[in-house]
Amino acid sequence: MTETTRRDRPRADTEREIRQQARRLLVEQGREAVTLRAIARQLGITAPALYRYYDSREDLLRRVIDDICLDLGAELTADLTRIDEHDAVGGVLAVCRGFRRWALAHPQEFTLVFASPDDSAHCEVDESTGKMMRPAKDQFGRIFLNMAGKLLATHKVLVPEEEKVPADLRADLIAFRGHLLAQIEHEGIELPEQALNLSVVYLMLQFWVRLYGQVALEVFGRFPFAVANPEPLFESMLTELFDDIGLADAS
Amino acid sequence: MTETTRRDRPRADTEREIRQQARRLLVEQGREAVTLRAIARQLGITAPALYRYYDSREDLLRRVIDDICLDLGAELTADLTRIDEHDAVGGVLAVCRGFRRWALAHPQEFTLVFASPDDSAHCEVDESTGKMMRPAKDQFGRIFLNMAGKLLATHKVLVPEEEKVPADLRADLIAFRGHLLAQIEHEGIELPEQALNLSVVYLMLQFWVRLYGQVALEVFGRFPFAVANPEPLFESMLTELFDDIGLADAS
DNA sequence: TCGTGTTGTAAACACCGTTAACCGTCCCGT
DNA sequence: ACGGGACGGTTAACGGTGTTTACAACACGA
Repeated sequence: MTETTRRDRPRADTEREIRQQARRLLVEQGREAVTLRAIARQLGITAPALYRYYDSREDLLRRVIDDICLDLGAELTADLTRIDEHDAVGGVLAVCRGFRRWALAHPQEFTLVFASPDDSAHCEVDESTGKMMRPAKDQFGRIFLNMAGKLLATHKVLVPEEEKVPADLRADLIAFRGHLLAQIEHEGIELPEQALNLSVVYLMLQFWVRLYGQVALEVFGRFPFAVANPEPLFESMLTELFDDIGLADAS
Repeated sequence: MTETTRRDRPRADTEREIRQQARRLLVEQGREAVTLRAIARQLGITAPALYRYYDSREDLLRRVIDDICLDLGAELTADLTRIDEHDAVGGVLAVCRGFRRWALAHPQEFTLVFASPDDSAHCEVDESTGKMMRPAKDQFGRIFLNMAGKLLATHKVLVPEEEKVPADLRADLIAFRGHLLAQIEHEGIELPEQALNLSVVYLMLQFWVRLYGQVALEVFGRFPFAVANPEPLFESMLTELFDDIGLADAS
């Protein structure tokens, strides 16, 4: 009976189980129910013991958020394995649909990650010694943008009028393009430099706005009227988005 | 010294002050800080006294949400007084910009009203005796749709291809159109029946998706990259939306 | 064997929502 | 004039919360 007590198992295992139970409570009973004592109860320990692993409830919640992001990323990646490697359009479609499916299936988690007041979340401030820095976060962004990059590498998209992008945004867009190019190259995807001109980057931004808006409205039930079956609405938006960039939705 | 104690003042005044202080806490310290005891402290009374006015904290929060909606409505209406009565385009623009300005200035309130998991919010179930029924809620929807209606009554919009609207949505759109027509007529606006065909209703839905998506992303800081100055992005979206329906943005 | 670090505990503090019992102060009907 | 509600407040209490403190058990290396 090697009955491994908690003391034996590596610390990381316990940390993981804590976050796991926290998430279970979040999903099943909402954010308010994620209580240190409730978590501890699930693990068969007492609340103060959790402070051996996390600085505070806030800290724990942040790590849970990171877990959620990783899970979302894993789910979308799994979806992509069912898509033909070279079907870039299908890949982007799968990512978009996967995002919606995930959000509807995990409203609490979606709210926590994608619809919580900016808790100064983007703390990537490192400074070589600064302990802050929580990446993950944009797992969805990474995967979505990767697929978009692959799509751009293999299809010629309908670039909108060159000078439609607002001048004040050029600096931001250029910086973002740099980020994108680095990441896409790091992923081993060939991308002709000019395929990612500012108009295209700008288009991707608008794509994200519509995708996010649609999904969030659906999760929160804030459409201006009761939509009996929101799926056609979503699909219609997708085909429209692809029409806009001159690609047929080979659904 | 007629020093009016709380007992004298009409009950409604106290109720209002309670919600007012609750909102102050919400704005200044976030949702979690909206505590019955904290509210009572501000009023110089004790927490259980609040139960004379509201059934529970949840109940109080719901009324606060209604207040927020009314305030948003009032603010937008005030914006509209500064617009020429007959400038429908300007009116819609003002409402959109006002919505964004309000959301950025009141992130906590925006989150509570527009980005909280569907707490079975749309309880308009009346049934002639049922006590449920909390209107307000869609103050923004009402004003926005009114302006849109006025715009449709005075301008000929570029109707997209008739049959682009997904078939499964027709029933919902028809019902919504009925709702819109009734409300617009109730507002005393003449609207030629066919000016509000299904394509137009569908367009308004997409308009809302993009407006909401953009504003929510900005409030939550969830754009895929750091946007130094989001305002041009918003304005660009607005002009694009108006371009799409064939109206010049007479900004 | 003797620290020493790790991981748990119990006790306590301050705060929370909510309920119960109580207590004046008005006002209204008899 | 007097009794009795309704009203609007109080205090006390229950069980819950995050968090800190002090303490106990165990593991392990010097």
